[in-house]
Parts: sequence; C-alpha cells; structure tokens
Amino acid sequence: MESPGWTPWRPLRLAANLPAGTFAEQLDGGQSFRWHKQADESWTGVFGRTVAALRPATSGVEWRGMVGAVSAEPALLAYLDAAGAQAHLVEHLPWRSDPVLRAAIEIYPGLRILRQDPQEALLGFLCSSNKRILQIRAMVAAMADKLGESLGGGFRALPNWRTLASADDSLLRACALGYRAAYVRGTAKRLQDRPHWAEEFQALPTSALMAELQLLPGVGPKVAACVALFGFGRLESFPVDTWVVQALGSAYGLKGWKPAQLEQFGCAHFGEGAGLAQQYLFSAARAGLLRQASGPTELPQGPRPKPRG
DNA sequence: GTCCAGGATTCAG
DNA sequence: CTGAATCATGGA
Repeated sequence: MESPGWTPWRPLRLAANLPAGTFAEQLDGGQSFRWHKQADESWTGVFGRTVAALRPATSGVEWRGMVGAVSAEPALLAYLDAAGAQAHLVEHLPWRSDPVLRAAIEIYPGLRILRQDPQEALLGFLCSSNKRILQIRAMVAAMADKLGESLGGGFRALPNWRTLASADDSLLRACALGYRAAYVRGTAKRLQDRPHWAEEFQALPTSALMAELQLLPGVGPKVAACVALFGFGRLESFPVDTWVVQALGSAYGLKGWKPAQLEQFGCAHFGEGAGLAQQYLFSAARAGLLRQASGPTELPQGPRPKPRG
C-alpha cells in the first residue's frame, strides 16, 4: 500500500448539520459504492477524479485530500450539496401531514442525495440487480482496481466505457459481476463512442432521460430511476426497489401494489423532492426503523385501474 | 441446504 | 399486455 500523503484535516462548511449517523448512512447507504470506512472511523473515497477522506466531527464534517492534488474542497462541497438546495427541498416534502415520512426524516436528519457523476452512478447501478450494497461496492472496487486509471495513493478512477468495452472477458468475470458482466459490457459498447453522452442525457427532461437510459442493456425502470436521481440530480425521480416496496406496503397500506404503481404514488404524493423522500424511507426501512402503519391509513384511495398517463 | 439481495431480460399465456 | 422463469454470486 502506497503512502497517500494526506493534507491536514479541515472543517467542511455545510449548510445544515450532519450527525455522525446520517453521515455514515449517506456514504454507506447504497447511493454511491465508492466510499470505504477506515479503521480510524474516517472514510476514503473517489468521485470523478477526486480523492478525498471525510470524517464526522463534533460540529459537522472534516475533510482532507491528497498532497499535490487540486484541492478537493470545491468538489466535496458540490458532491455533498453544501449550498443547501436539498435542505430547501425537504421543507417542501409533506412531512407535516405524513407521520411516516416525518419519522423517517428524524432517523437520519440531514440526509442528502449525493451529487454523483453520471458515469459513476450508471456503472454502479448496472451492478446492483439482485445484489447487496456490500457486494456492489466490491464489484465496483474490483473494476476500478483492475481497469481504472491510477490517481495515486493506491486510489483509482473508474474505468471508462472504452476500457470496459474492450476488457478481457476473464478480467470482467474476476470482478464477480456474474450475469451483470453482459450489462456492463453492453452499455460500455453503446457509450464508448459517445464522449458527450452525459451532457446529451442531462439536456433531456426527466421522463425522456429515463426512457433513454432504459435503452441501455441492463437498465430497467429501477436502475434508470436511480441513475436519474443520483447521477443526473433529478430529485423528483422515485426509484422503487424491494425495500421501498416493503416500506410503502407496510407503512402506507399499499401491499400488493406493483412497482410501477408505487412509483406513480411516490411521485404524486411526495412531489418535487420524491427522490429525497424515497431515500429517507429506504434508509429507515433498511435500518428496520420504519414506523408501521398503526391503523387504516387514509393516504391512498386504493389501487388505480391503470398507471397510464 | 435454503433464502435473498437498491432487477433486468426473456418467454409463455 | 401481464406474470413466471431465469440469470451468477455470496452472505446470512
């Protein structure tokens, strides 16, 4: 292991307080798969071409970067939404009339959607189907270690699409991708000759963006929603995974609803910050702390005939 | 051994 | 169009 050569720890100025529990959930809760907890309770990670370390402090968060590199602070501030746009968005969520959401927010107060690079989000969630967060992190780390460009200190960027498209088959298999190797390979082949694909996708309205994403092999409705949310900053996107199915079924009385119906419910009920609400519910459910519906819930009016429109 | 994991794809009806 | 089977891998 090479010596990283870190700069001194410095406080990171965030708009809202970030409790230690929320801090860990934000880096380790299945948004990004690029952060690794160290023995000293700090976290090291790579986002884009930035290498950084973060740790919770008594009042907020501290950071450090690699000696000789461009300061990681501006990238960290953007990545963690230091300007506070999401704090404003939380205020517009219906937590005043929704006790389930309010309880979920109180479990991880200050939780935010990480503003990830589109490629990082797409590659990560291409690996996500039928896998646990821990294993997705291992797959992404293996791809970076075997195929990514070195950034010094033993850290590596994610491999680009061209590298993934032409990577040896045995190498991809060694990343424990399983059948997802074909997803990664297929999407890489589609995007390797489109250096500006992310900008082109970003220019699309959200519905068109999700449709375009779903043309890529290995990208279905849920992965597209995650990439739109985490990689393209579409905070209104509402990914429905097994945890959200469970959460909405038990706490909102929506048992038996199909994912597409639940997605429509989530977007309609939570509005412009639906993706943020989704992350609060997802994290609370995964922690086993989501408040159960105590009686007949008055929120939904029962399954709709068709999620058409 | 069985079940499940931040699902997508393919196929049968 | 909908629902079931299948996919590769590892941890509980």
